[in-house]
Amino acid sequence: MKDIAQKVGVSTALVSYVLNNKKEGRISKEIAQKIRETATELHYRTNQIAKSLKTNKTSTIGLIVSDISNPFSSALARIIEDEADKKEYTVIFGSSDENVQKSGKLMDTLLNRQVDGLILAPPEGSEMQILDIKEQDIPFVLIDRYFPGIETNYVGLDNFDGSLQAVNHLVDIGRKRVGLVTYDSTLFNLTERLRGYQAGLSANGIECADCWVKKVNIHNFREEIEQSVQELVSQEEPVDAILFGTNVLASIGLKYINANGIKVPDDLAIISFDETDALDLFYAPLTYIRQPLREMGQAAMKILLDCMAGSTEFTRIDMPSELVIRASTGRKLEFVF
Amino acid sequence: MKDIAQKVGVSTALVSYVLNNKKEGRISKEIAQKIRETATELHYRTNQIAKSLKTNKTSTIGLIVSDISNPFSSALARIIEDEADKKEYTVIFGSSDENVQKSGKLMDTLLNRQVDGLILAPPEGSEMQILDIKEQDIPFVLIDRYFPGIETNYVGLDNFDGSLQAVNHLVDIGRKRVGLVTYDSTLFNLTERLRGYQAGLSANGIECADCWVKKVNIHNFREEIEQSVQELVSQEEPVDAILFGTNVLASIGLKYINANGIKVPDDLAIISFDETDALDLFYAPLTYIRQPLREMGQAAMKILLDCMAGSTEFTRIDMPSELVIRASTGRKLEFVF
DNA sequence: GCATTTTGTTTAAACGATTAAACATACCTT
DNA sequence: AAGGTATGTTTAATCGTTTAAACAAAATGC
Repeated sequence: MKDIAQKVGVSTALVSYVLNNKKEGRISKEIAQKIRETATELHYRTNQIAKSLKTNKTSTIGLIVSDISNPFSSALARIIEDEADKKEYTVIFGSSDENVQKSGKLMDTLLNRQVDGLILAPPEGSEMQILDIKEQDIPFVLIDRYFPGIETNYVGLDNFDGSLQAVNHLVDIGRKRVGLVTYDSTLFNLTERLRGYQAGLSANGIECADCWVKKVNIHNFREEIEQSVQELVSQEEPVDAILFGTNVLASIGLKYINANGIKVPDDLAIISFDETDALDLFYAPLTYIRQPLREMGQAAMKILLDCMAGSTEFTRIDMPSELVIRASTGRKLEFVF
Repeated sequence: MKDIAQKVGVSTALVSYVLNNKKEGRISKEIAQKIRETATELHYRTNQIAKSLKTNKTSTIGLIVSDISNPFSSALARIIEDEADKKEYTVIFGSSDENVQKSGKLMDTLLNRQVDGLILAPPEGSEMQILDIKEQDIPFVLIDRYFPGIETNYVGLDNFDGSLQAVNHLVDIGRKRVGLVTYDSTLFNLTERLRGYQAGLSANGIECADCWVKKVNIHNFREEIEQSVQELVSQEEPVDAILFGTNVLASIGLKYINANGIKVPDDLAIISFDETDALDLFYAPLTYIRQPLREMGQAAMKILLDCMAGSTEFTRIDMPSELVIRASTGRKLEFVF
């Protein structure tokens, strides 16, 4: 700006006013024109850092997901990127790997960078961190994850109902012994899925056997899923259906099922939460509980914008689950392009 | 910092020195201790924006991929995130959607934010933008994409050899009519894949028929892939193998193949570039040309760091392709957990 | 005991923008 | 012509850090 001012022969203040279209009508056309010309001529580029320092606004939001390479996270990231872009925000992201320390460090990094707001999928056990930023009045929205007892902005799925619908459907098609493969976690979205599963069984007069529920370690799931599925199908009275708690669990579980020649849906009906290409390419495309990701991302961004604008209300949204029925629970093969 | 200084009764300069561990040995232990205590007590958080302004370094790198929700991009993003984190860099990202304007706007945004360097997968037709930042001496590395004629840092795959290996393998298993489904694009990585495919055929004494090569529009591929595959298998002399140029093309193509009861590998052998969960769950897990993503991300980051440190050499790396042979080209079903 | 060095701390300018307030000038009024 | 208003531009402080240079006091050397 100094260079432009010098070249045109005016003060930097005037350059700033022109380039930001402020004080319109009070600046002489010719000078404004000249300033703009000189700016392009000199390849002037706003120093957003300096601007941010002065205005106390970075137009940046921070996004923390569990792992950006997971299709659920990356699909969400893409939607948030688009929504942010519409409002001229840029996104800084980080993956927490479901690790409290890492998530804390990431939050610090992002906040040091003065992000205007945060969208978080916090890991199990990060209540303190959430309370911390809440106390500091930092605008943020939780997504997918929620901590009962801490009032915050939140956008997620009606997970209870999702499981309920899934179990009802399985019972409808004649399954009586429904297994669940989920993470061993107290995360709200997961406990709700478990609760919905149990409620679904009991609503149908089925007593849920303990041995039907398999909880795998969230940091070691690859190894444990195979074993879980194996146990479910080979125990004394094997299950005739499995509900997978997430698409990642399902993907890995299906590889085992594939490899061992288990017939879907004849031997075993399958339902999974989330959707992803992988579940479409299975020979019996999976019935799944759809999360309306676009709506969730849009809602999260809208709430965050309100919050950054000073709103102090907390908004909590549980999006409706939708069960998309396909071949893995008996519908004939059918593909949609 | 002002608050800390005031509370401890020293100047802000001293606070800065202590908090940055500068001038070690010249600062009295007691005061240093007190400053640190007060800092935590007041929940002091470095204003990275102010620091960046002063030091002219943001410790931030920009990443532009075509679409963060595509598994190739998000896997790469994750690796780059990890590598960046090791060096205390934060990543700002954006998706270009293979669109030159969007990519240009993104580059501007990131550069205004004073990123220290860029990792780019530039879209077709963005030569000017690349020349621009090259002239401005902005540290950057191209990844996956390359523009012959513009000397830059680059990390990618030996795409030519990848296709070559694929075709050789297909010929080995007795296929003589190999189709290619790729994007209609002049992007270097894609033209190399085409060139390798042609070279492979001619090396095996097969004359490549024009009607074996299908190029789909990069912005409208969903619609065009189905038609392409359909044409390939239903023309007068149908192909007996298809090589897909990317995992996205393969995923969509496979849905069509699945839906139409085409038997893989008996009717049609399939090979795809890239790897992703989706290609594992197909009933005949796909033979694929593996890109060493981790090595690529690490190399890109290393080159970028050198470049940001002032190196003016250009490094170009073509990583070796590895053909991973599985059921879609005849190997018996076999799963690895 | 005086000069010199070492130690510990402060001063003040700078980074590149924004913006309220002050300052000129020109233009209306009556 | 005097006062007021409108127009166009500059002055200067500020955002929260960093850091060279200056400074003061204590320790050391001879």
